[in-house]
Amino acid sequence: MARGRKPLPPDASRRSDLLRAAARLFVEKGFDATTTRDIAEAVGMRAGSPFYHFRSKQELLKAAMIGGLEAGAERLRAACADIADPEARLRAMVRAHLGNLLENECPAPMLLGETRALEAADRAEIAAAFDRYQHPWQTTLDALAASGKLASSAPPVRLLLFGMLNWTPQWYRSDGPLTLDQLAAACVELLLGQPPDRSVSG
Amino acid sequence: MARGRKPLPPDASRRSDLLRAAARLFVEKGFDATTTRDIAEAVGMRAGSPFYHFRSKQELLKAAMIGGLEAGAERLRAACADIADPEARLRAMVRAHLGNLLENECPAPMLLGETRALEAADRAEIAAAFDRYQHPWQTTLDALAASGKLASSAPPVRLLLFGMLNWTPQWYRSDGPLTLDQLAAACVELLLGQPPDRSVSG
DNA sequence: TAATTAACCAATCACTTGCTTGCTTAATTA
DNA sequence: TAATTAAGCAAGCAAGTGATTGGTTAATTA
Repeated sequence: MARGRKPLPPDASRRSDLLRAAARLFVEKGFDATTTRDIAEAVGMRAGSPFYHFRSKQELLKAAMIGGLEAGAERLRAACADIADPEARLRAMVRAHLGNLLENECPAPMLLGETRALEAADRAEIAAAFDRYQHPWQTTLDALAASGKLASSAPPVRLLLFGMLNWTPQWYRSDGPLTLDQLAAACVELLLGQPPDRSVSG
Repeated sequence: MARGRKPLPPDASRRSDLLRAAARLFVEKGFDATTTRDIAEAVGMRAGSPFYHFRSKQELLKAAMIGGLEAGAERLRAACADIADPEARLRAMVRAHLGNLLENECPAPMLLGETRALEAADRAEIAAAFDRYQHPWQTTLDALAASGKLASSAPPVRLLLFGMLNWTPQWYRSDGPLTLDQLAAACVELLLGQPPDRSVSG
């Protein structure tokens, strides 16, 4: 009952070390191709020790996904909290989401593809966390549609947008010709139509 | 030298049976989670027999990917070969690509994510096959940009479009409220701006 | 008919996997 | 100081893994 006074007793830091290492490896090599030995080695433990902190490999995946999604959702909220204009707001959200995907060491959204490694009950929890992540997007898209900047904000639009963004890790290289800000701008431009000062000729 | 007269000697049909089953299972459960025993069982063979037709599990994946990509590229060419108008052409290509992804029993593009299971040399071959698949897209996008219907056809545009489409298997259900034709239309509308008869009010 | 080959099976090998068990050490608490 | 607990290590198990081997069968060819 009266447990857990201290916010981060030294043990919890090792636990989150494991989570970070696992998330990184799962993204790099995939869930199945990552062994619990890999994860242990990545944090300087022996093969069996992670099982002191987590009951199973699946539990590690689940915790990494939910934790990463919540952290990402928090960054997303912070990035667009006080932006009223829907277009600027969308730009900020796209940029924040790309950041979550591409410049974070634990890109949780990329783990979504590994959900099939989990059981139905766990999948439901993941789905709930992902819904919380998606919610602010629909709000913003609705606002854009209402102001006429977007033709429609029906569900497929949000899903297509997510696809556009979530696929970027397949091809984007941070040492390439495109900064994340430029990429975010390109996305929004593609969605909303013309670039800043161009009018359709025809 | 003078081998292979007959187009499909009875043996080759078993080989392609294996390819089809492997592709389906790889997409369903992932490369690592699919055992060679699963594949053998799916075509009614015993555990060791697939290795008579393929040297390794990796070779099965590689052959399935390249074969699937070539077949998909062919369908793509057939779908848009004689369409001159760039917008109609894009719509046809999007529809064909969605077909390749969502209504084909061997959705090769979905296997692209499993490329990391292959060695560098094999990956290069896959990349070449994928380039052949991508080429007609860039041509069409350039035509759309030239006619002013698209703000830009720079490389990120093609990649973002592919993301939009390639992510659909994550959420699209063929028994859902959206037909593939409607989805294709929604994609094109999102890319090119207004729906058929709507003018921006503002 | 005899020789050859394609296609497959049965058995098994060498290895890896997730996970468990029993023990040790260091810190915390009484 | 004594008792307890958190944290981890060393070793290994049982189940599975991709792949190999040697043989069998039916069809094809000479």
